[in-house]
Amino acid sequence: MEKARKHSRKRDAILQCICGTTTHPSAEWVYAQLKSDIPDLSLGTVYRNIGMFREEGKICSVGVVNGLERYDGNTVPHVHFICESCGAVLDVDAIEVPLTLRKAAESATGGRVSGCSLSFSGLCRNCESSDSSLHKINTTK
Amino acid sequence: MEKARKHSRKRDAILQCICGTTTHPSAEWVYAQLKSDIPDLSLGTVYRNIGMFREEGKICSVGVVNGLERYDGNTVPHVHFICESCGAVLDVDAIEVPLTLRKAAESATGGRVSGCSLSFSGLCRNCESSDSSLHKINTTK
DNA sequence: TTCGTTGCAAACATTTTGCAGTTTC
DNA sequence: GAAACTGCAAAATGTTTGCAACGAA
Repeated sequence: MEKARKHSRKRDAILQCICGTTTHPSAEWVYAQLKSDIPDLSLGTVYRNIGMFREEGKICSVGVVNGLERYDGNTVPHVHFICESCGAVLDVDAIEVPLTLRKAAESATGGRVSGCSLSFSGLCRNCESSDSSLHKINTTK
Repeated sequence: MEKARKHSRKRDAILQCICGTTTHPSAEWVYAQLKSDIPDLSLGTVYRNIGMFREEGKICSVGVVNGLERYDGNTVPHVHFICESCGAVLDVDAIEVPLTLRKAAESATGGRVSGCSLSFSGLCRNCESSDSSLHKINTTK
């Protein structure tokens, strides 16, 4: 039996924060972003609500970048580019994973494919054009 | 100045363990695997050596699955299938990411692409053929 | 004998969770 | 008023690190 869900302002704000950006934020980023507007927000609440959104399919995970899980309010499958230097996650909307590949994967493994993720890694425009060693901004971990 | 590297039996064993399997193991798995043969092995050593292998390009990461980083002794880029139920990571050698996609990603982002990772998710053959709810083996986390 | 390697345990960073108080319905 | 939601802090988890002992060159 599922739990009834009540409305919550903080939940709304968290979802809006994730869906209103293309930065593919981490929980910490969302928290920092909202903290000024909602001073009594706690990080645990951000994590709890992110968990709900994921179960409900409202957001999805882009994976772990530099030790931080990154989320995406755009649940339509699409390709990403991850900068190895600054940790930025960019959308690459121009590309799609060919359906034939998915079919081929199913027949090759004998399993059922329900999703796929294609991501390129390298240096983003900003990091490439500058001395890469000076721009390890989000590499912190 | 780089550090001179000395020979080490434990290091050999760890690398062999990773390269001698297609399970795409986690550090913990490697540790458990070797512990019976090398009783005085410690988990920290496994992590330390995995770090070295990565720097040297001898192994690479497949990503984080259920909170555990998984490694691959096969550094030739290839496609993976990740079972959402049991956490198994399988190779899908039949498929390759078309070179055209990489080029397209570079021109779309303006950055430099140095690697790419394509992975499908879903239910592997074993988990699909049985009641999936009874087979959440590695979902532990 | 030198210096890299290791075990051990403590430290870390991220995420989860228990509980008491608060908000929503 | 019942049940979900939240802050807080503690716990859990996976990984890293400092240090003294150990092992390879």
